[in-house]
Formats: sequence, structure tokens, C-alpha cells
Amino acid sequence: MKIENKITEAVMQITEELYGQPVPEKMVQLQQTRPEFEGQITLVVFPFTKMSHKAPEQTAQEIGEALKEKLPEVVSKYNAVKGFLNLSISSEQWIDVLREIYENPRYGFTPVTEDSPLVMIEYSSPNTNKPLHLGHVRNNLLGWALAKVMEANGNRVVKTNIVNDRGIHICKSMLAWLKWGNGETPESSGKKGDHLIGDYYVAFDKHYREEVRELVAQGMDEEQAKQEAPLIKEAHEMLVRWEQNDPEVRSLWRKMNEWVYAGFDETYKALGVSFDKIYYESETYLEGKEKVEEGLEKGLFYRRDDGSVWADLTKEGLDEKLLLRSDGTSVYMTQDIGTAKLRFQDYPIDKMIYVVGNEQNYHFQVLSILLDKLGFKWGKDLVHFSYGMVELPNGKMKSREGTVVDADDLIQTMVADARQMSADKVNKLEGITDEEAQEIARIVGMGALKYFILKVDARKNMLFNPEESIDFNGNTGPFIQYTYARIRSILRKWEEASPVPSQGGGNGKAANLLPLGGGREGASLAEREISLIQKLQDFQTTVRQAGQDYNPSCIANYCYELASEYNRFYHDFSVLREEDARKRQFRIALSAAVGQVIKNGMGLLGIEVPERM
RNA sequence: GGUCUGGUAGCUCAGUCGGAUUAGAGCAACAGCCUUCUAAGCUGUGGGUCAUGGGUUCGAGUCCCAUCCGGAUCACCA
Repeated sequence: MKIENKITEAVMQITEELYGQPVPEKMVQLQQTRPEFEGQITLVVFPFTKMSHKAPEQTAQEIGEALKEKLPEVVSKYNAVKGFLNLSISSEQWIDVLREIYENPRYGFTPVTEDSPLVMIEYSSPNTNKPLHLGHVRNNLLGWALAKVMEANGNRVVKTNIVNDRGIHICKSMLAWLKWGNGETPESSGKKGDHLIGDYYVAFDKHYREEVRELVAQGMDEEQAKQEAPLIKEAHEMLVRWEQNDPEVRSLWRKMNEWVYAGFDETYKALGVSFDKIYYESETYLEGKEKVEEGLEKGLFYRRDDGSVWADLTKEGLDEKLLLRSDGTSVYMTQDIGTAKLRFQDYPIDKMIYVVGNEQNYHFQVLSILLDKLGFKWGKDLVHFSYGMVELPNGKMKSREGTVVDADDLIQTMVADARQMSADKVNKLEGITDEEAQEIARIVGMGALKYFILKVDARKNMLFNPEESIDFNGNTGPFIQYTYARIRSILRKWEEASPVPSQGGGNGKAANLLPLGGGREGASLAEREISLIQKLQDFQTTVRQAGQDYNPSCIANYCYELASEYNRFYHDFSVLREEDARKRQFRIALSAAVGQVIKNGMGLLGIEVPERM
């Protein structure tokens, strides 16, 4: 049983004995004791003063006395400051806590069974006309981390992606390639497929704007010019031919999309993300129409004179929303309804989470209402995991203005920086091959990038300054990875020196250390060691919190705090050089447990940890 | 204008269910610590009217109201 639970139980009994009624469990507020006071756990007694009819300090005093009597093996000392009762917990209790964490390689995780709720998470969702940029990176990393967090909280998770592979934007790239491409392919030019297509998208836009400018110069109204420019008309014609299944257009479309997918796959692989099921809009966009027709029959929607179909959401405090155009074609909303329908057919979904930027908050508010009306049981409670934009020092990223931070470039830079960084520290990496050094650079570089993005609250906009490279010191991924590498270094040395053969498992031979301490007498721990154990224990609560709030960033912040705490411990105490065998054993186990939790915690963020760096 | 969202140190960010007369980290600046398990580390100094004004109470960065400033959104685009 957790120490906190024991205390809570005892406090409820004590208040009943002293004041005639037990306080409700919620009122037993336990928190970590501030460093400037003695003790480790603090009970806030202000809420009890109403029933004790005594001053806060006096109330704390008598509860402390009773606690010490009731739980002598737990509470060794206490002191009362105002309404705060600070409890000193015996070292044996803390060692028990450590043992429990140490012996459970999955500490903090809730097991997933066949009966666990099924959560589908949609993330990434790229367009196929341009390469991924930093905004997509944030999306992908958040989606992946969220999936891991949900899994850690005992959910079956299906990761899904909806690829926007059709529409006018793809036709623009296709048209530009036909006109100016001279048959360029990824093979012929050595360009990554998504970048190649992106270049033609930009080329289209450039020529198109020239055409518009010329028409305006000839006296045409700008709005009209945008519609009358020959290029845009041609693109529209191509879209029509696509929808009519024109073999020539379709075949070009397939070829170019394949190039893009090959490029995306590389980027996804570098980011370490993957999907269980990919949907393509070209396959789902017709599905939504059926559902809309269905809703029309049921009187949920209505048709205007021009033939367009609308949902009236004014009762819900929203606007009227278009669902089918007057020519019968579908819009974004219709497609999302169609995709939802297919997904529901494919999986018995209990909860649906969409990882999509906050610019689409309104869209998902509407989608939720519509899905609910159409009878999707999870529609009403769908979760829009709405994350903020990545901004540059001079504002938002805009593809057309070329102010984007390309994902592939950024990844490459990060890994190269990490490689450069470790080149200065030759002594640490002596005896390793070039491949191993490169692998470490990959892990560290990606760790820096991922942590940089995941440590900030997903809902908030965040700033990225391309002028300043992402840090490797301080509150960063590499700091935490470094702490792990230090721990692994200690454990390797310990294992080498130990005569006992390895038993395998995450902790290797260190498992032989337990039970800790042998006899119980005099096993006194330093405050710093205890606070490390407390921090370890917090992992469970943090994982739950992250799951409840859909908030991976609190895992990142937790990992930093744990690593920080360990580094202070590392600085102040010797592990292998400790002469007292029992203390040494304890510290090795403590280190192993910290390493394990760091690895698991970082794993939830999709960040790997290196054995050395 | 309606709706949503944010405002904490020069910069980037934490701050749980409201808890400790002193609001935390990192970066940047300055000063220390490697003959010692990895210095990508540790320790210290300076830096704040928690946007502003009210309210709620034993207690407010945190909850409520108003105001100011920023961002998003309100398309027969996706």
C-alpha cells in the first residue's frame, strides 16, 4: 500500500476519534514537504479547523501526535507549522517504495487487455502537394506521444492517418510538372519525392501570380483575375477529369503521389512515427455524401433552392454549415463524416481523438455535433486534441512565402549538431565505431528536437527561432539522455565487476541486490535519496495525469525534474565507491530504478535514450 | 462584431485540487567546481507590480467579473 494511502486512512480514523466524524477523503490533502522544512510529506490541516474548533497549529499538533501513535512504523517524527503538519517518514518505508518500483519494469503503466477501451488517434494528416514542415513535426510528435500515453493508461490504441491525396492543390502540382517538368523524377534528379512535388507546387503558384498580375494590369478586377487566369482554369479542368476517372490524369496522379509517399515514409521513419491504418481521402470523400443524404431524409439537414445541403446549427449557438455544394460535390466536413463512417465500420471505436491544429477548433465543434446527430455514439465526446501553431520570430510559417522550416532539413541539422557536439568529447566515446557514433548522434539530435517540442504545453502556440539552434544543455532532451547514459555507465561497471552471472531483464544483475539493506536497523537515508524515491513514485501519478488531460508535456517536465534530482544526487554521493555494502546496494538499485523510469518516460514521448554519449 | 484562446524574469517555458511572509527552471551574463562512478554535469550571484482593476476567503499566479493587448476562427478552401 502506498504511504499516502496509509496516512490518509489513519487521518480519517483519527479525525473520527478526535472530532466525532471522519473528514471526507478529498479533504485529506497530502503534498510534498517544502525543502526548507523538516519532513517529506505534509498534511494540510486548515480544512479540519472547522470541526476541531481549535487553532490550525494546535490541530496539526494533535493530529501529528495521534498519527505517530497509530503508525509508528511509518511516521517517525512530525512538526507543525501553522496549518501544515510535516511528517518524517521512516527510511524503511521509502526503501519499500523503491523496491516496488525497482522490481516492476513497467511501473506506472496500466496493462492493456482485450477488454480495454479502444481509442483511435488520428494524426499527421498531410496534403500530398508539399513536404512536411515544422508544424507537421509538432503534430506527428504529439500524436505519437499521445498514443503512447493512452496506451500506458490501459487503452488499446489504433493510430491512424488521413491522407489528403486529392483536390485542386494536387492538380496544381501535376499541371506544373507537365508544363515545366521535362519528365523529372526523384531518380533522375536525386530529389526526395515530396520535395520534388513541392517545388512544382511553388512553381505553379509563381506562374499563376504572374498571370493574375498581367490580367490586373490589363484592367481586370483582381478577384476576377484570380478566377480567370488560364492556369487556374486548367487546374480546375484537370480536377474535373480526375473526378471523371480520366485514365491519363489518374495515372499521373498515382505516379506523383507515390513519389510523395516515398518521401513521407522517410520523414516518418526519421521521426520514429508510424500508423496502424491509413485512410486516403480519394477513397473516403464519396462516403460522406451517403450519410448526408441519410440525414436529409431524417430531417436533420435541409436543401436550399440551388440544391446545396446545409445543417442549421443556430440552436447550438453556431452558424449554418454547408455539407454539399450546389453541384453535389462534397466539402471538407462531408469528407470527415465519410471517414468517420468507414472507421466505425473498421473498428469498434470507444473514443476518437483528432490531433489537429487549433485553427480548426470550430470545424471540430461542428463535426462533433453532426456526428452525434447522425448517430455515432462517440461523436458527442470526440476529442479534438487541439495544439497551437509553431511561430517564427516574424510570425507564422507560410508555405507560399517560403517561410517554412522544412522537417527533413531540421532533422538533418539536429543530428549533425549532435555529431559535432560529441566530436569534442572523444574520451567518452573511445573504442566505438563510426556507425555507433552516428547512431548516438541520431538519438541525441532527435531527442533534442522532440523534447524541445514536447516539453511545451500542446495547446499553446510556441516559438521557434531558426537563427538559434536548439540547445543541448539545460532543460533539454540531451540533458535527460545524458543522465541515463551516466546511470548506464555505473551499472555497466558494476556488472563487469560483479561475479554473479547476468539474469537478463531490464536491470540485469542489479536485481540480485534485493532485498535491500538486510536488517532494518539503522538504514537511514539522506534527504536527497528520499526525495529521489518520492520523485520516482510520482511517475505513476504523472502518467495518469497525462492521460486524463491529454497532455504529454507533463511527462517531459517530469523527466527533467527526475533527471535533475538524480544529477544532484550523483554529484553529492558516490555509488560504486560507497564502502558500506548495504548503502552501495541501495544506491545501485536507486540508480537502476531512475534509469528505468527515465527510459520509460522518454519512451512515452517517443524519445530514445543512449547507452553512452 | 460573435465565438474560442493566450498574457508569468531580457528570451524560451513550468507552476497539479486555490496552500507555507521568499512565484520556479533553462538560455543569455557574471563567479566558482574535473588526479575522483561521464563537466551534455554541479554550486552560487544578479534579474518579477504573475497584463490592469475589482470580487470571493483563513489564504489567489491559480476561481469569478470587467478592461487592455496578442493569436485563431466565423468560405460552395482543406
